[in-house]
Amino acid sequence: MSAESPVAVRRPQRADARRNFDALLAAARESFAEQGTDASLEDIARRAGVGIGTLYRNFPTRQDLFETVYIGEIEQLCQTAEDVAGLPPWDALASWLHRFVAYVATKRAIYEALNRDSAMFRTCREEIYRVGEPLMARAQQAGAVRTDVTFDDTVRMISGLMSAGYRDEAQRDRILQVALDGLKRH
Amino acid sequence: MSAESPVAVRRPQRADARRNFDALLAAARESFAEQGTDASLEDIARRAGVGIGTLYRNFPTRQDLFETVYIGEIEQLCQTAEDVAGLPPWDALASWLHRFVAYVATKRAIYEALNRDSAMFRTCREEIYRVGEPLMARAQQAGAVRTDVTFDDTVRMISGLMSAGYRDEAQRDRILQVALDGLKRH
DNA sequence: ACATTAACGGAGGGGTGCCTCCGCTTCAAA
DNA sequence: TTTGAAGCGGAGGCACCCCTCCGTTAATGT
Repeated sequence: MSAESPVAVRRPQRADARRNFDALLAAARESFAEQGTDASLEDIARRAGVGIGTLYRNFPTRQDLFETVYIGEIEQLCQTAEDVAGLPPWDALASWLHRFVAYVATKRAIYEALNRDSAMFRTCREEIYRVGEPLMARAQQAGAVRTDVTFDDTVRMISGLMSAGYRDEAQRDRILQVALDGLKRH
Repeated sequence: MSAESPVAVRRPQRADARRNFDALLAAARESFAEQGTDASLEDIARRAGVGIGTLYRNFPTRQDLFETVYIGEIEQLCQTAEDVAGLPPWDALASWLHRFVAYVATKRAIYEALNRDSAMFRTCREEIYRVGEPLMARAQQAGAVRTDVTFDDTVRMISGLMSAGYRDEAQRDRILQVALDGLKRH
């Protein structure tokens, strides 16, 4: 991800400060995952074992903190696209979408991010599209996927599916399977 | 819906009190639709043009208020099942699901209700299943719908799809179409 | 070892929401 | 009209969260 956030959030120089920075990031990652974008900042500081002041020094706004966490998550997600590069067109797409689901299912905040409007969210969405869209295009050109849906349709469909609650993993997979079958060209 | 909520929430006797009761219900309906289950009760009272005390007198807990609104909404939704009774198996199911989507898409709270756990939510879910499940069973028996998915799978899939954001109605319909195609027996 | 200064953290002010309580208002039965 | 009581509504106590400020602490370079 090459985009820089407008406010420079940088890892501090001093060792203790770096520890706190990392602890905050880890705590924020957990909190955002569990409670979504609205997680309490004071709670995050508590979890990290630092004062609220330290949180604000490192991340002046909620957005700064969220972006720093979020960019890392997205980078990780996008890298999984490389893993499927060698597969046949349909398998590559399906496999990446499966990972997408498994990965995002536990992170409410990411789901929200896909549907929210802001400069950074847009950037990250673009990043996901940059790695995902070629997979879809390839599958469509190979005649494996219907051509009356866009990649955007697919992502929204999947992200919607992810946000629902499931009885268990098996059900989630079953539903995803149905959706993917719908995507196929018949 | 025959289930009674545990706490008796009753429309008051006095004319002015009845006016307030109805205003509260209308305000709550709007607020829950717009903001979900967490809508501010003080805001609801404000919208209704009554004091917060009046809200609490009529609905001692948030749950009481929400249930009263919600039961009405669900009843309305379930009635649409009658409208499709005469259609062929697949059309009946697809058509009901379409209505389900259109109806619930604007009501965040209902979506949440489908995935939350509580006595009343369970009751309402059962009610939806009571009218929806036969539609699905009929379509499956007619060989129109794959038999490796349950009605529960379908509802969760659809409710997930609904919760996502869409560029426009056309996209929503396109995605729903894909999901329904996946449901079909091929 | 020491001085410098980055970094800490939490008290506190402002805001919002939840819910209770009780003095005042207004309905409606007599 | 009178009057008892049902109903009203908002002040106020509590809890939580946001964010700032500044006196204190401790890491680092010499």
